[in-house]
Amino acid sequence: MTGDYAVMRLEGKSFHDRVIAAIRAVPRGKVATYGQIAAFAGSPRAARQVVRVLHSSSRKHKLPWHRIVNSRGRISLKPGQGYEEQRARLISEGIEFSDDEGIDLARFLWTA
DNA sequence: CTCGTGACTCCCG
DNA sequence: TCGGGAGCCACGA
Repeated sequence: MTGDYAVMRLEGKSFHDRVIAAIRAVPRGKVATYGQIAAFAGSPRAARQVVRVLHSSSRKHKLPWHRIVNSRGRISLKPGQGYEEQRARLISEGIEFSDDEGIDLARFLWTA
């Protein structure tokens, strides 16, 4: 594709597809919140559905699932359930964590 | 059609 | 600061 992550036409596509597109649009070194992805997909309050999409398609679509964090800039996964891996992946992309505040959204939150 | 299921979020106390 | 509770919504069974 000529573009990069681009001009996806969300019309006619399902919520599921839009979520996929939104997640793929998050660049390296940036993170997005579940609510943000949901909003981008057309349903501001469907953050929980984003989780479902992640579960069902993250691997299949090779999505940067690790760039999705909760609204407070923290990893929602529990230790031993993926928390470690997600944190490692984010750090490798240059995202910084502070022990008590998690990720500084003011600096790393993705903004379309 | 009804129900269960969440890697969520917001609001209170 | 932290925890509990209720709201919310797409989707498969």
